[in-house]
Amino acid sequence: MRWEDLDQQPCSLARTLSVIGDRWTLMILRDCFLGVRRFDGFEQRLGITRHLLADRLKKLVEHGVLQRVPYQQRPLREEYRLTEKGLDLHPVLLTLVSWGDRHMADQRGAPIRHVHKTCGQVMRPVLVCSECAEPVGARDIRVEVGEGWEEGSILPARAAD
Amino acid sequence: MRWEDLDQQPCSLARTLSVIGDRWTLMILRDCFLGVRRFDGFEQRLGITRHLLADRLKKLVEHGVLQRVPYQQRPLREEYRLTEKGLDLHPVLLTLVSWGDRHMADQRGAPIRHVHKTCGQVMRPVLVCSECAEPVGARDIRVEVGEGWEEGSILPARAAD
DNA sequence: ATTAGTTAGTTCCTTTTTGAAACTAACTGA
DNA sequence: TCAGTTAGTTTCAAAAAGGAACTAACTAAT
Repeated sequence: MRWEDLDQQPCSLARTLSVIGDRWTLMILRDCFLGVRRFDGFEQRLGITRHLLADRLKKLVEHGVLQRVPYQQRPLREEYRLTEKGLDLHPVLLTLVSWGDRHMADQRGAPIRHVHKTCGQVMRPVLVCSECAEPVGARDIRVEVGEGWEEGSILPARAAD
Repeated sequence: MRWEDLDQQPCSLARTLSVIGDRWTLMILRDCFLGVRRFDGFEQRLGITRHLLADRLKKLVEHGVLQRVPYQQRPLREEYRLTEKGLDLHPVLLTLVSWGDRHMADQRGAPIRHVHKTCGQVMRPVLVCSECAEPVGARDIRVEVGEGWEEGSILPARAAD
């Protein structure tokens, strides 16, 4: 099965990955959140080839995660900025980084700290339930079929656990 | 730059992606969280080639995200189970799915619902600050250099914002 | 005792995607 | 006019993915 087919599945993970499920794409987005906006900004910081960078930026624009905004005329130059859809990826990046801080850091600890501007503290992200505000762990959640599910499609594997 | 070099960077995102920054890997992990444990379980549900599946499972075991547990002798058969390190990836999957539900769902809505066993409600994940418990958005966070940062390395792009 | 079925892979070969480096276009500023 | 900047595209070899068949080590049925 190819990726073009997989993102047709009624699965929000597959659909999300069809947009950002690529290492370079996520590294580009990391830099977007750090304020990088220009083609050669990304190139220099990431060491990605221009070829792939152009391709990934194009796809992110096509998917509405980034938008091109002119910052000068003559010659026309455009920079890449996160859209609202793109800004909504922040929790994804934050949880990925948080996992890396916990499980992949060397003895020196996390390379980067996140400071919550509102309370001024160094924070890590905690996932809570939108309804009861309690922290949720892997074992606290049961999966159910929703409206967008298609009869005969693959998910989920077990009815309950 | 190649991936082998990139994951040497003092960046928790790059390090995390060196383990799970692959579409198939994340789809495999989705199935792990849904209770799939055996080679051909993954194969049938994902439509991945056996070749890649074997490779990705091996890497996940090497990185300690999955472990092989024998479920029968003669012939020896082993299944793949999430370790604690693997279970800690649940927030990552949950935020990815949540973004897909919001931005990639078709008119019918989300294919899958998550029920919080503790409170019994259909929930979506909300990311809050570990210190003050307030929800955090992309614009509420400032990045600072931490202990594991290396002088001369690339991140972060801007001192403050 | 064969024969078919199960499970978990590996091998082989073709197609696609990357990576590295050079080249292009449309300017500016000295 | 000549070097520099910015944002790409082109070219081509090398690596990775996709597809299908093959292997190994059994069990269960005929």
